[in-house]
Amino acid sequence: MSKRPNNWQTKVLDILRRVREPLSAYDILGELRALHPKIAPPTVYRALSALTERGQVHRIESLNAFVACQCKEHLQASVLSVCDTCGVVEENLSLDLLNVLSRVAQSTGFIADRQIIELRGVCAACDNPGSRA
Amino acid sequence: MSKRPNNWQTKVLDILRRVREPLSAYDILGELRALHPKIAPPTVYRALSALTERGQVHRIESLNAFVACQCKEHLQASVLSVCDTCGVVEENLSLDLLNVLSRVAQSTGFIADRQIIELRGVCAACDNPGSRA
DNA sequence: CATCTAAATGATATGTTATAACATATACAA
DNA sequence: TTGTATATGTTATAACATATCATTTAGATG
Repeated sequence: MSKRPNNWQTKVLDILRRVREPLSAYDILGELRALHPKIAPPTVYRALSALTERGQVHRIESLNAFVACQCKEHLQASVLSVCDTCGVVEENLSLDLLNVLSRVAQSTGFIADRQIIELRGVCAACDNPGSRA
Repeated sequence: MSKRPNNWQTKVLDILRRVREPLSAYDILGELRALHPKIAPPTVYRALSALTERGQVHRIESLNAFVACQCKEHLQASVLSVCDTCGVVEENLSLDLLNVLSRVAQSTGFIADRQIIELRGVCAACDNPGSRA
């Protein structure tokens, strides 16, 4: 019964997949306007919210921006590491982390619907420019 | 040599401490305007950014809002649990969590300046209304 | 086929959050 | 006094997000 992505969702996801950098909704709007000059913000936000609900896109809260999910499965909350030097986002899954986090929640009786875990800093490539190429 | 909070910072912090609910910058602006009708957004944002740098106020990224730090010391990243029913925010420290998180980061060579850990859901009180009155 | 309905999309307007840019004031030191 | 650093004031605008209502589209069902 799960609905298939419609047209706009597909286009938005394609755009996000072309980059590893997070794009704002208005960045995406700009891209789409190259071919569809009359598209308006709600269209983009609708597509983004369907995609994020399905886990195919993640919203980076600390950036008000979006990235395509980099995992095969979209089952779990992930750690999104944002490099403030180059802008690249890396996604990591950690069961350990989720376990600890759910213990913290449980100990206070909090029922979590959603976990937001973001790291801001400098990625390995930017920290160590000479290392490989 | 650490600087003392100035006037605006003090007022903003006082406002945030009066509630456990997160306030947006414009909520705070509204409060301040009761006494200082001419105050403008940058003043509030400046105060907030000084307070957040010092760890006395936390920004809740998933809400674009701010809460006063509930801890005595402002040394570590914390888990901010936001109840989407009543709006109350609870702050928890977990060394375990930070350890796991820094292991995740290390394993990818990422150098984190800042950790954002937020839970959205339902707090114990809202989940269990009859429990105490 | 006709037409009903639900979902998606279009379109307009507006609400909300945040900062750029530049001017002025204040405090303290040389 | 003059310099210089920091805080604050002021205006304007940028950037992010959604409410609302109209229209279209695709399937379901008579």
